[in-house]
Amino acid sequence: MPKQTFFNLPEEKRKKIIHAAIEEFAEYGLENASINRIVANSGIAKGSFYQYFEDKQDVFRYLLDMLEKEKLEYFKEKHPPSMNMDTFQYFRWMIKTGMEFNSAYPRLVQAISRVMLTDGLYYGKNFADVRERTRRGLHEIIAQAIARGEMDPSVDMDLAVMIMETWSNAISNYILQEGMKQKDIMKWVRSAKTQEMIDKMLYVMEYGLRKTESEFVAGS
Amino acid sequence: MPKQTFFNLPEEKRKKIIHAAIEEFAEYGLENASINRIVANSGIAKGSFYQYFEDKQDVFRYLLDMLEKEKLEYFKEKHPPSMNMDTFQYFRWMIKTGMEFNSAYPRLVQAISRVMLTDGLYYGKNFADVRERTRRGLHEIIAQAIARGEMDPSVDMDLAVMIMETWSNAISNYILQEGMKQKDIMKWVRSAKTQEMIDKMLYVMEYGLRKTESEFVAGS
DNA sequence: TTATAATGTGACCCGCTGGTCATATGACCA
DNA sequence: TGGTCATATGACCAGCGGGTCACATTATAA
Repeated sequence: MPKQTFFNLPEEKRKKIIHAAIEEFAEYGLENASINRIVANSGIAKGSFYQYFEDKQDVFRYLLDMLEKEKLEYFKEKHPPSMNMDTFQYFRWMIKTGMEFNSAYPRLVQAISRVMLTDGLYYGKNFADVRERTRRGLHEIIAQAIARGEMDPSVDMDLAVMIMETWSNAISNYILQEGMKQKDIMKWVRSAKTQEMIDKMLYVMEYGLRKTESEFVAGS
Repeated sequence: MPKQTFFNLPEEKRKKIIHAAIEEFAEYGLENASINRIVANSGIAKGSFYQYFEDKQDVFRYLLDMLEKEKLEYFKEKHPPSMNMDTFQYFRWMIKTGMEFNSAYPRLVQAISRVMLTDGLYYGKNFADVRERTRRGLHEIIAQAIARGEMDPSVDMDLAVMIMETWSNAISNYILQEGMKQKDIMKWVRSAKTQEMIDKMLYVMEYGLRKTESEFVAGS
């Protein structure tokens, strides 16, 4: 956690630092991010950096928590869709809302996911808690789908979680990578064409998962 | 490409260098790999390294080409399965054979895929050719599946390629990560349980892709 | 043997890293 | 005014990075 001095800072200065950090992590990942560059780009002295943070990880952790909080808030603001949704419809809504969120904070999301998907894989047991939390969320969704009879009860839970996680990441990556090429990323995400693309990807996953175990066996 | 001096080296020495490089890349990726460590671990002088290679990328490129060649050979050695296979069965065979290959050269594969999936995403337009080649292979497989009437002709080609690529990578990652925890990775990959796991993952993909476009629309 | 070419070597250079610390600044209070 | 305390600063340090180069060693040929 950043030190108190950081929170005592005038908002403008704080934002400038955060902005520089986001840009740095998005561009270089955690391992290769340079504190020297961050301080240069945020116009503070190196010594000051260490008055605000413990080290690189400390800043990153702060951004990570920030993202999690803001995302949660964003989801709460959007009225959750009708209560009697099919679980897969719900998941689709989640993904799409997530993508909208991502397009609102593209650089931050890019910075975080870059680290979580790459450096994180090898260096970061430190951030395992966040990943574990999303996995638990998915687990719940699947349990619900089974309870509602929308998914085969004999389906392998961990496998289903992995599949959903893989697809979330794949779609998120795709959107981020393609989206950054666009002029107006938010508009692009909301466009019919992009939404259709997302739908198609999710349908492939959905029909795969819906398939009952009996059909699994028959299919081989 | 490595310089001629490298190929003039006695095999033992060459192997030692390659081994050290593989270990280094597997552990640190391309960006953070240290030439100093490589030379230290292979027992050669730093100056010698630059007599053999241009730089880090040069070594990596060599490993990459090596992997591609050996994999191709491996696939040729295994008798290709019966000619009248369903395309999805063929794909499944490819994945499984690929996993067997991976378990034979786990560190090399780990080194390569680590770089291709992470560093490569941001730094490496240099290795785009390899990725493009596998994509073309997948494209061919899909075209064949459509020609045989096993896949809906109106399916989005690029999407299907992306799905297959994503799954190849996901499975490969999963196998590598889990496999490295095992005593005998090759035995583990060949075990019924692991094979069943792979099957299940692929079935999810398969049934998603088999789904005809008409059903796509009906499903929404 | 000697001359020539190929290969091997590690000290050295410079740039950048994360991190420290003595000092300077300036707000607040007596 | 003078004292105190939080904050700001950037020169400085040791370590490691990639890359070079003058020199040492070895192989080849005459």
